[in-house]
Amino acid sequence: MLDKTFEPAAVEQRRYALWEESGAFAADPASGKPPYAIMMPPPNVTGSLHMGHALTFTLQDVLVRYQRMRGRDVLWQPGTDHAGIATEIVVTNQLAERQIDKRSLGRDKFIERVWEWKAESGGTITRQLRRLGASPDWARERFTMDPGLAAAVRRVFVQLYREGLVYRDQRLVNWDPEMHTVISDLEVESRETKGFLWHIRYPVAELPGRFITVATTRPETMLGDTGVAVHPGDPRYADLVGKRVRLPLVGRLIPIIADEYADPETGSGAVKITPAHDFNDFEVGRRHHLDAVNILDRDAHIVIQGNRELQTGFHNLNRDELSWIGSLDGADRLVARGQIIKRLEKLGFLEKVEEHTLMVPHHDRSGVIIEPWLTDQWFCDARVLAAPAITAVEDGRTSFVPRHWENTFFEWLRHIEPWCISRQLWWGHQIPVWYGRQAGRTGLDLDQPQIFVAETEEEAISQAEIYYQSAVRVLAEPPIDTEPFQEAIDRAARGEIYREPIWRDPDVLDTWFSSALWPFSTLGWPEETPELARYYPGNVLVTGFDIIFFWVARMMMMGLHFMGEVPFRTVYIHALVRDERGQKMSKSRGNIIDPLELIDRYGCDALRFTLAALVAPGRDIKLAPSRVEGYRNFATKLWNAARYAQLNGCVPAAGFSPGQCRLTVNRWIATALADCAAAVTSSLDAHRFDEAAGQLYQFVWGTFCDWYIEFSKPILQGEDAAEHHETQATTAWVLGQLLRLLHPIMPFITEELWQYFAGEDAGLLISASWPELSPRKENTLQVAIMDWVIGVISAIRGVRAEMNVPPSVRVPLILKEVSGRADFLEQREQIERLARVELRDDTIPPARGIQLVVHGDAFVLALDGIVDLAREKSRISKEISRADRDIAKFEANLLNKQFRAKARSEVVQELEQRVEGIQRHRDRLQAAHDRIGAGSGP
RNA sequence: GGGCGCGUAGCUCAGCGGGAGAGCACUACGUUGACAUCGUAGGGGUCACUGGUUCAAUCCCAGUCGCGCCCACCA
Repeated sequence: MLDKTFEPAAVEQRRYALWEESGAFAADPASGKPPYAIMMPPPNVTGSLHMGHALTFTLQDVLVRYQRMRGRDVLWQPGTDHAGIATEIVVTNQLAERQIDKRSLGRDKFIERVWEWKAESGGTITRQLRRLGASPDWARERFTMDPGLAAAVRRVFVQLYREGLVYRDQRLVNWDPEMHTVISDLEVESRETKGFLWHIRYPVAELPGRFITVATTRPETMLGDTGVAVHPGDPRYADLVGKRVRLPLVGRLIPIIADEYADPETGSGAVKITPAHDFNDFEVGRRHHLDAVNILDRDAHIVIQGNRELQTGFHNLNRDELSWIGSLDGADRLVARGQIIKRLEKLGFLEKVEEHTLMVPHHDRSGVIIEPWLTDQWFCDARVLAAPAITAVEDGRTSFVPRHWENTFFEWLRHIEPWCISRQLWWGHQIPVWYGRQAGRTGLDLDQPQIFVAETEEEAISQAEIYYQSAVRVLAEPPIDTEPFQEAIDRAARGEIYREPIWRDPDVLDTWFSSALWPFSTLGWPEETPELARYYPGNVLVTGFDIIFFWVARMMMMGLHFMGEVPFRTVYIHALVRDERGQKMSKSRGNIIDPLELIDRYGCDALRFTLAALVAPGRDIKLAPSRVEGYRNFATKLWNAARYAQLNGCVPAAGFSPGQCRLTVNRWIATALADCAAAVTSSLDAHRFDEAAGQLYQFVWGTFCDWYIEFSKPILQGEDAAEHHETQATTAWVLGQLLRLLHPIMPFITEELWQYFAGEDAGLLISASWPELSPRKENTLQVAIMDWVIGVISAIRGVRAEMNVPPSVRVPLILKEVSGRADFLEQREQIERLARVELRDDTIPPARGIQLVVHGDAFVLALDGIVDLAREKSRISKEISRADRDIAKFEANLLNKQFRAKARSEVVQELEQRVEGIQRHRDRLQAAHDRIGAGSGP
């Protein structure tokens, strides 16, 4: 017997365990069923479940459960991501809380700590996924740092290097001066900041007394200026091009150049060029062969001492100037900024200061202000890899849902910049590159070392041994202090040792480098496994738009390059989950809704149904907890409907088919269910989760509970045994079908109820088959009758309420006229019961009550004095005659031979369609008119 | 500066060329043997604005205003 109320917590735990034990989640490559694969976007291994996860994994689970029921061999590939920077920050902060400094701890010890933290917290997210009801193939769970996946990463790196698509380059990069690492363009977040625009006068060296004014928001970068640019067509400065400026404070003479980059409209029209600390200036510098003077160290502190490039103008400085600039050495760039401004002002070089809001680049994870900095890094030639990815989406091998995201995808890929893939971190895939001294050089050149790229250390050693024609040893650390290294070389030269030292690149790869391989690395690549052959490419990727660039684009690039085929056919992009008021959820706003709390409060099914119902394409979800409560009530409703069925002995009958039913209500509900099933199926096929949820909600509550159950009551309590049995069986059958249709969205409650309504289809619901019901055309009469009955009952209820007739009063319903469709009145008892009326025909005089006039399949209710139908009727008449005029006009056109001869066929076709449209409209009007016509005389 | 999306009931949102809808909230009535986490009925909208296309526009097109997001840039 079912409990009086549904208790989600107990049911969820019990049911999930049963599913997992049953093996229902497992993919079965040998099954012979058509495969269906979804790669789970791997959550951060040390993370915990948030609303975004709840949404994305619910949708994936809906698809996966649906496809399993449709007989596919489903692989939902689970796993977690090592999330390099995010995890490194977490562990570093944990250590800091215990007064342990990451750097003094050392690399090996630190990595050990991260693994410990992973062991400790790594199960959290997967446990929480289980609470959400997610059903991936847990036996195949992967982690991006598993040995197999690490090997795939090295293989990809080495191959791309050999193809010239991965290379080392000196470029300006985004540098985080606190974490001491480079980050990619995508990890930079511009934040609006209030600042100042300082206008500085630079004296022209050749023309004493003449100045050129430049403006800057970062005045400290002037130490690295190596030019001033003006627009070639700017008449104000035409005579200055080719002259030089004597850089204040620094003494360096730098050229005034003409470059289109300088915008005459902006500021003074002259712009200082700092190639080592600004991305645009870097390009300008390259075009004009300007030096790049680096003024910052890795802490973003000013470097004066020993900075040869910077000191090139120092011979122009007097002692006072020299000592002042020397005092800047080691200052943080923001501190130096203030000092430089003060100094410029004092010396009269500061023309003016304006308040100015500007976008300042920050590291999206650490929040630190990013400095453009010149270093050697590893890059991936994304431009080459992007081309096939663009083509694949253009020709539809992969398509996005909703479609418009393809524009975003194209836009980014078409303007893609080299992808900086090295990171100065410890947690991640260490780059498989070893360095050594260049042959023929006696000393060490750290800037231009010999490079050995190999998948393993043994391979790297053997490459190096061939190169040096000597034994090689691997240093534990890169030679930061060059002396021991030099000594080793000297000793080798003296013949005392016979080993060339090499050392491994200490950097790790961008986390997204390994994520990009996820669709094939998890399936065993580079081995040619059966799984790889079967489940690549996957059917659909479900993810948020925020990682189209980070992840989707890169999977496309890598998948096409290494597998020769797209990684997935469809990319389903869903929006963000925001709070009730549309604000992004964040800790600082304090508006985070915890999905687990909602599950505790309302049950997992309610949360899942809510998310599915709200995920309208192309729109963010604003999640109001009241909505979850509403769908919790829906679960309760379903539960109570099932209880009703059970209390009335509705059990599945062997061999039952709704086609055998004799009662109109039973045939009607079977047809309505079939229509619902067809609609839900096509919605899910189109990834319209909101429609599927809406159709089910409407059917369960609005059709099955509100009407069918009410209709069934007198039958189930009646005397006729055959009708009784038929209705019991139908009720159980409908519930059985409904549970299947609801299962992908509400797996727990449906599984719990399934045991009572499974019929011959015993076993777990998760393994049951999807209802394949074609909408029945043959029950049109039954459907028409019941629609009519429902309409009559609703209308009577409306009149009663309007007239304030108490529910307890049985009102006489006077049958005024019945023409055409007496068969509709077979349901007269249902009408009497549900509308609380007593049906009498007009031979019994002269009762006052509600009059029911039946005319064809239309009806009308009339009550003395309350319905003024005449006016409505004439309004509709006018509209009908207007439609008639239109139709006549178009049809005349169509019949006109000359018109046909002149107009092209599509014009004719369009006109015909138009006529058809108006005709339909007219028919509707006519029906309404007839309804009124039948009852015009109350 | 480039691009995308959105303005429909008090709130959250569907709909998208011919009837303006759902859930929540609100009002009235109601405990009839599944369900008060409920039932029945009801109020509430110039579908942002202005033009255009059309026999017909909330829906298509153009523009305006407002909101949000992404990319680039701001010397």
